Amino acid sequence: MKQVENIEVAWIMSEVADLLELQGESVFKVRAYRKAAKTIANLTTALSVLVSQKKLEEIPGIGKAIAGKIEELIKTGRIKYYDDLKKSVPEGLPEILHIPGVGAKMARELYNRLGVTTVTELEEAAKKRLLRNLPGMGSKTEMNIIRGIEMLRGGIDFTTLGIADSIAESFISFMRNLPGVNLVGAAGSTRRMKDSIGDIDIVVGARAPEKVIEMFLKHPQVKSVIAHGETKASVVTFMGVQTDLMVVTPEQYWSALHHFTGSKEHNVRLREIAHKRGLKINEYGVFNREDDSLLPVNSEEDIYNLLGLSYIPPEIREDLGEIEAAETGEIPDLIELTDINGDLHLHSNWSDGVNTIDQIVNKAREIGYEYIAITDHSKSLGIARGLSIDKLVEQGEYIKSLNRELDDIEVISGIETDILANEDLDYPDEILAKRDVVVASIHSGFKQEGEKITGRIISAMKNKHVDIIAHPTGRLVARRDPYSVDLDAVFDAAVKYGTALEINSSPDRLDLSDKYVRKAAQMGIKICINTDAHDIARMDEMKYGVGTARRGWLKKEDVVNTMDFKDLIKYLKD
DNA sequence: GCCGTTTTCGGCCCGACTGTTTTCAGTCG
Repeated sequence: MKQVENIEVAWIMSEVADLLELQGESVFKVRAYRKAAKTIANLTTALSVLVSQKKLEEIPGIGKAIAGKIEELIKTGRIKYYDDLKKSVPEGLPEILHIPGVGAKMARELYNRLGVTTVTELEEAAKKRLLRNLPGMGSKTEMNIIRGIEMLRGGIDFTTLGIADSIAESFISFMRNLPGVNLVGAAGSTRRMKDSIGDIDIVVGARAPEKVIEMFLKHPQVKSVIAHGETKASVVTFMGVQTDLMVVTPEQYWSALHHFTGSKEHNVRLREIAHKRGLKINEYGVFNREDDSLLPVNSEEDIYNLLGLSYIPPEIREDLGEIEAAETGEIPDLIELTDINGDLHLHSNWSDGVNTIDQIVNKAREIGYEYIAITDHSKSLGIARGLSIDKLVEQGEYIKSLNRELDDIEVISGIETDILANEDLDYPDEILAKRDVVVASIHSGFKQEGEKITGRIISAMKNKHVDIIAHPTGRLVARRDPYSVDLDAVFDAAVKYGTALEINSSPDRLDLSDKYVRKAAQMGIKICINTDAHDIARMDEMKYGVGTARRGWLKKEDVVNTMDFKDLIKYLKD
């Protein structure tokens, strides 16, 4: 049986969906494949295990046909249906679907009428103003497509932190089990918790580098090898992410880890400081300039101390003031994942979440939370089965009864209310008043003018029941720009009305992003780090939100959900 | 293609927004 990663299967299923859509297949069939892709990506058990246990069809959304194809893939390494499908559609066409604003219908029309088969050809056609002659398209369509392509290009070399982290983790756990390998870790922007990652860096400390590299190249994620030498190797994974491995001796490990963690700008500054002190610093250690003798380094902290600096956590190594702060011992005590006492933005199966409130409670208990808030979608968001007022009241009663039974965890009744296109919230005040936490956010009218969309958010902040603005800019990492919101105005309003702003921890969002987090905190705005999980597995994504908070120099005191329950309730009431 | 039965085929969360039209199709979430 071939070793196939779940994520790879998910990717194929989503590709099948694209291809079917381009062929004009039933939207329901397309949706079935999309759903399967998503389900598979979120599975916590390897598909090969489920195949051998004959349990594939027990997974919701996977029936006879898709299960058969997965089984075929795992047993033979390929899917004939998928191969045939690929042959029947021009190769570059699925890529066109990734341009924001271009769907299957438009892609087919562009292909049939203009012979467009790639993103580049589409861009040329749009620039030649050929699109405006097609039915249903005009000059604005051309402009949007050109802009969409630019965005696609901008983000095409990057993957999200979530994907990078899971690929890195799969390499790391694999390498850690190799004989003679004790020290192994992710470096680079993954370790710095950047929201988008160019390539993955792995550092290993071991005596026999050639063995380590040989095994690395055999990892099931490896699709092709770019280069490999005696101590370094570069590969491309099936997800299309370049991954670089560096192997050094165990003694050199901390220096190498530090060096490859970067950022480049940060390292340049450190080398300057080292030079002034008569030292030299590189990936193999810290040396005396005079006689090249090696100074003792048994941790990253040692490196900084040798340079007369206090330790700088990886997340803020960007040469954005951290070196000056370390010189004077003013590096802030950054928030830790363990400081988080609860998650205030969670979806249950009352709206579009996967799990029951009871399952969410169990997961929260497992994590060690003191409290959680259930914040399902509000009534206007039909797609997400938003709650009617009656349903909301009913859920409130259920949460009350649940709290009477629970003695180790508090369930807070919340709501994620839509901020409608006309600035209204989705429920009258007397309904919002009954919820202990109100999260407000925008799910429609993304393309409105800046003034309008900013006005909507500020108008929501003015409502005394609104506690938190969720995903304040609406951006999707490397996929969708923020809506034209004036964040300065929003920050001013947050100060004025005492509204907290969210760091949405989903690696697809990380919204607010690091630099705005830092700015908001400097203004004294409270930040709330939530997962917005629609599935209990994704409640573990809190680490990415905390990483973003750390990149924004946040301390425990800056964050709402580090409070204990009593303080939190008091805060929410005020 | 999946699901749930009303057991063998019909339904599949649907409303808002945009850009094109002049009443709507396509896209998005």
